[in-house]
Amino acid sequence: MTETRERFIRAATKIFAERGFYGTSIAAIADATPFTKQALLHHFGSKEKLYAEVLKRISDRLMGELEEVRERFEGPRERLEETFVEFYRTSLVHRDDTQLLMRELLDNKRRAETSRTWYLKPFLEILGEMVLDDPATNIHSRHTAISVVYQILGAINYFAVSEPTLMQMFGKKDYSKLDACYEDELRKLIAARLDS
Amino acid sequence: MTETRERFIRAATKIFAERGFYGTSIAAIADATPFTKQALLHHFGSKEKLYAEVLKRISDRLMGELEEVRERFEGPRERLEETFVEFYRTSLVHRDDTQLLMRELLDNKRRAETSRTWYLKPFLEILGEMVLDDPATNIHSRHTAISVVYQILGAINYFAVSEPTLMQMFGKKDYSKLDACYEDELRKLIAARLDS
DNA sequence: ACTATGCCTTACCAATTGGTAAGGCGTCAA
DNA sequence: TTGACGCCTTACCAATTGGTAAGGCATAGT
Repeated sequence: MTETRERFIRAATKIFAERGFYGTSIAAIADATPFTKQALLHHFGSKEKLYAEVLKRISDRLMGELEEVRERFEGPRERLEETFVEFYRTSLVHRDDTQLLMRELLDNKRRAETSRTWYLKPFLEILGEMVLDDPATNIHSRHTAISVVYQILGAINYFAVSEPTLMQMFGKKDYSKLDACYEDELRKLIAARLDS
Repeated sequence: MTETRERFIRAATKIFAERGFYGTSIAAIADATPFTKQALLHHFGSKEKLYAEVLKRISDRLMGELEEVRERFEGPRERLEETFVEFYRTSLVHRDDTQLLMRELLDNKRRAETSRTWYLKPFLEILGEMVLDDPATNIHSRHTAISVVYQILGAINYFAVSEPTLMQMFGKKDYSKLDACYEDELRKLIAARLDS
């Protein structure tokens, strides 16, 4: 049944996000499903392969969303801005995924051969092109465009990943104030940065 | 000898940064020094306490640097901008520390009770105050100020932590182009965002 | 000379790690 | 009826995990 695989992947995504690849045991993943550790190994072969599937799911979703926003908006600037905002929104909805990707970034040095972070490359390149295609900016070199994209993605992901910390630090009430205004502030950041 | 402790802390910082708290074994740390695992336990008591010392070291250094920049510059805007840039530079010099703090952010949900991420709170609050004190901005509420600070810190840390990934993705040559322009681009981001 | 203390060692521990081997059970084709 | 195959199980494995116990050795205080 493909349903069993689904459940393993869902559980794995959550736990990998919470504890990282090395901090997660396949037994812990299996315990979060009605099945045994060996059922997991039967379906995926190894922890490494399960992790690869989890990553692939996420990258497929991201690319899909990118494509979808691309179709929905026409003008280069609007398209660019809405893409970032969409990316921000889904980074909050799929917090596990966001967290897992951030961990992947951190683990990348160690897992360089096995991990396939390459989904990020077309992603960055498309966004970079979009910046260069926007005639309203005076950004004209590829690496400058990538820098700008990276700054905005950083502002997005860093915040999305900080929720538990900020919640602890400032309390629920103050955090929700932050949360409520962050999207608007993000729009300001994007506009300001692209116009500079 | 305090020298032995030093060596343990240095090794621990590096390995914790590379593999995260849960992915790091105290045996691996000890193997990176001339001493045994039990010597480590003798000095620090437990893995958790060693980790706490590592974190404290980093937070002390950060607060020290913050103070130092504070003294070196006068005007609120200049002080603010130079603080961020200084923070960016040291995030590159002390990449291990940067990486470890980012992991701490991710692990925070799980390690909520034990971990003391609170060093971040005064840090954020000071930066937030500096934004509010700058008469050139039209940012007047605390949570907006914190949002802006967070955006800039995100742009800084996300990039600093991405070096291995970007290096792999774009190759050494293209990465060094990025690296070379990022500080300037960061200054543009800061200025644009604070003036918006 | 005796003792205490700090630093570090070897020896050991139960629990957990990722993974293999083998088999039970149901379904489906020949 | 037989055999093959997919799904999942229990049983087991060596290696590694964080940590305890106990002792050796030096230096220092008495």
